Amino acid sequence: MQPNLAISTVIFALRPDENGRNTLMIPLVKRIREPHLGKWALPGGPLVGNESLDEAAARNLRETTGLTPRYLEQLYSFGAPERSAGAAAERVVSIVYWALVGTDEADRAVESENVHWLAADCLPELAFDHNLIVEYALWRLRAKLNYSRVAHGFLGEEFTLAQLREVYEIVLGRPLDKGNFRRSVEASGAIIPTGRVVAGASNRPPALYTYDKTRSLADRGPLNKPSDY
Amino acid sequence: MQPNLAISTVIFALRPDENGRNTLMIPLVKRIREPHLGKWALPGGPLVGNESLDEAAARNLRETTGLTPRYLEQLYSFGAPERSAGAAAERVVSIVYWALVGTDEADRAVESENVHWLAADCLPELAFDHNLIVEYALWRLRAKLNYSRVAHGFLGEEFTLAQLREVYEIVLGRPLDKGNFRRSVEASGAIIPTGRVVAGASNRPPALYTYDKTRSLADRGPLNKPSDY
DNA sequence: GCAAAAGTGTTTGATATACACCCATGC
DNA sequence: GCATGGGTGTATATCAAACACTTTTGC
Repeated sequence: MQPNLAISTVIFALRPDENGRNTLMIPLVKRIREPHLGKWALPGGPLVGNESLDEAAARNLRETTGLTPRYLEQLYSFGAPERSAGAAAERVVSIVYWALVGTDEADRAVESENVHWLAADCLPELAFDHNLIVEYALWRLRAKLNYSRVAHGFLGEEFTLAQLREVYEIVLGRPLDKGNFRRSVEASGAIIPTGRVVAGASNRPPALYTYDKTRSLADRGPLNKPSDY
Repeated sequence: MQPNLAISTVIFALRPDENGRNTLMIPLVKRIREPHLGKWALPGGPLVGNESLDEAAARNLRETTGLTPRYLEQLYSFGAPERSAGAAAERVVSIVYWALVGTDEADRAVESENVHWLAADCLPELAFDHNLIVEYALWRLRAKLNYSRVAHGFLGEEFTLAQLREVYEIVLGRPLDKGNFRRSVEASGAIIPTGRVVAGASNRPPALYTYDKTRSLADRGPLNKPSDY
């Protein structure tokens, strides 16, 4: 008796909350059947067809939320026998991904009675073991901010250093020194000045940057080579 | 049509090679049926029964090699549709673990015509995508040496600093400064002096250490809580 | 000029590295 | 004593953090 295989994704985006403050948020789907009917859950679905796991995650993400991620990475596989329990439900093993989408993209997302964005750091009780999964995804995201360029996944093509710093501050939950931040990002070679600036504000116009699109956002060692999962 | 689910494990141990030099080695199993008949493959098997993924990995490891790991961690899940190909074989999704066993334990391992230890850094062509998997496991092991205590997984209860340093040198493949190594390990609080020393050699007797068994070998964030996978 | 945010400079402490030196043991 | 590896000390470079300062814009 083989367990069922499903793919789910923890999707992160920065969006304004009810007070207008940018917050780290996650789109969740309301359960419309037992078990855990009515609770919020991670978007996901069964693994079918002839696609790779990455492709399956991307497709599922698109179909359930309408979003296209700027970054997508496998998180972990969860398969404790109790996790899908409740009654004598069949066992489900979930291969979970995490993704980043830009704020612009997140605004285009479907939001309905059954799909909703919730703040990542104060979630209600979710279905199954999804609270643990989100916690772990958050932990990984925060760790990865410090040794990779994943932060760019939250931003558009062009951005100012203040915007990039805001991403770090929101995700890490603490203020960062302006000067030191600039230096460390510049030293890492993660950003390229475009030469353009943002005019209009009543202060010195900030310079715009891009990131090097020929380099991937995170070093995943031997898994970097695409199509090898 | 659901894909089949399997669990495999990349097992590392330090063992003397044919020249007597301690080397990072992996036990592999010879394929006794198609596809990839005759090639070496990672030990593994289907996921059955009512156990968690971790338990399944540990059990499978025991049954195929007779080994009990000192460290065991999920590595990644591989599910590219081509990976199990060859003919019109059914698709297999593998949840892969990696494990460390002590040298003493490795010596007790079953070694037969069909189970063999091979040096991790010069493997022949393995079955399926197992070369990629081993490469990735190696990458993870090397990365993790630097920010966790997993190295203790290779050693017994008591060890000298020279033995611990040897583990690092073999895995990383480069010599480390004696003095600096001692300082950094001591500063991290990873080791506890037992008060005992190793007498008998024609030099100053080295002190013996243990590691703190109440702390896990690697910080895995929210996944640290056991039984939550 | 003033407010505001961009951008630069400087000082300090911690950590990594290289390398020289002393210590305890068996022979 | 001498060889051998264990163990300690010290100088230097590199990096992170804290914080003061200058620059450019709109009003």
